[in-house]
Amino acid sequence: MSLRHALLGLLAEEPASGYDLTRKFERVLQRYAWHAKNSQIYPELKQLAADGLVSIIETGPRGRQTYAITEAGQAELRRWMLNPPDVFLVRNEFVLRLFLLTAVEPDEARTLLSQVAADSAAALAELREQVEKFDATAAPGTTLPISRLVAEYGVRSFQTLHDWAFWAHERIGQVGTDPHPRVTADP
Amino acid sequence: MSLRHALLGLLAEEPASGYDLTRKFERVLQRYAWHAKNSQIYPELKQLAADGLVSIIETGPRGRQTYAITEAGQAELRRWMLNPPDVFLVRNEFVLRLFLLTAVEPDEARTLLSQVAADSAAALAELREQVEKFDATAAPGTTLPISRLVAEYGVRSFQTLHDWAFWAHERIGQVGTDPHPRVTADP
DNA sequence: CATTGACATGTTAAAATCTAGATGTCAATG
DNA sequence: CATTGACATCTAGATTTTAACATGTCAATG
Repeated sequence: MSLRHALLGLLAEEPASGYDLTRKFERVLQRYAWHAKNSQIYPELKQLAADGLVSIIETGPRGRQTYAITEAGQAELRRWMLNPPDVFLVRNEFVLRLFLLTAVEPDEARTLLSQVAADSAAALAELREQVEKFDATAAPGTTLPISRLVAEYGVRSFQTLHDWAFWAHERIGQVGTDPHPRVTADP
Repeated sequence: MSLRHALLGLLAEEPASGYDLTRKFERVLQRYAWHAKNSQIYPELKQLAADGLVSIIETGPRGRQTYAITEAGQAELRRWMLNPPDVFLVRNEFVLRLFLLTAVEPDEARTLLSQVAADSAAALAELREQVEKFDATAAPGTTLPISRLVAEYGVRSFQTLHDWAFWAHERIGQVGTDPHPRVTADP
């Protein structure tokens, strides 16, 4: 049950309402790390509050309830972070589809790979834009915040995916379809 | 419910028993693409059989039941493969922990990153060994099978993870701990 | 001032998944 | 020939997750 710790982790950064957290999941976490719907988030917040790991620190308009992590919550989050499992079990439908690519005709596989190359290029461009915006405003020579390090991992991952899709596309079947233009790394 | 399609995909490659499928999940799928326990696999196989997407083609010793995909199953698998979702939702506890790295002290984060670098180096070495063994036996100049393409994705992903962990480790806090030796790409 | 859309929190029933077993077969080993 | 370990299937109960709704508030817009 990683959802608890995902919520604790987000609340450790700053207090937030169920609505805020739902939007964070939708905007960033869900594409890279974890996904959860509001129908799961709200009950889990209540449970966390019942367990004393978070508490409501403010109630605002429209019934808004702002949660903050408690000291017990901090301790639990730390405990979890410092005790990773031996093997991480993965559920990634994208990679699953890669593994099952033999189930379609080579031509179709080529089409799918071409789509992967295009999608990853788009994701890469978007992430890179965010990163560059950040780097422009950040003071030079300063230590990078962890969020910037994580973003770097995203950029590198998408670049790898893109390169691979391009490479695999060229190797999979016959010629004919023209691939999407390849995106290269920044200088 | 991707489990159905994971099973269909594996059975499309070759007939197998629930036991065979469970082992395939344990040995390869679970680390990269999807994980499922036998307590989920056996009922799902029954359901697939009830739906006419697979059928028992052989019963062997120790009650072994070998399943094969049916034509209806092939059609369903193809339909699924050719209709990917707009966005892939991800559940990856490893990446989640990366996102939450701010929750621990810089020194602890460095230790964790160091561990990531070591683990990814090990995984990379293992995968590379398999790939090299395959490449040595494969006829040169032949078209690569899709499984080789997927393995290549694995190799590149782990190399990226390793490089990043090394890079992030150097940037995260102060000096002191000596990192694991860095693994570089093959020539 | 009516409408719209973002804000905001929930519930319920069904489906998927996990934990933790139970049960039995067969081949190889000492 | 007793033991061990891999082979092999299966279930029950609890937990997690999803899909699909249900309800209401407030700010901005025309």
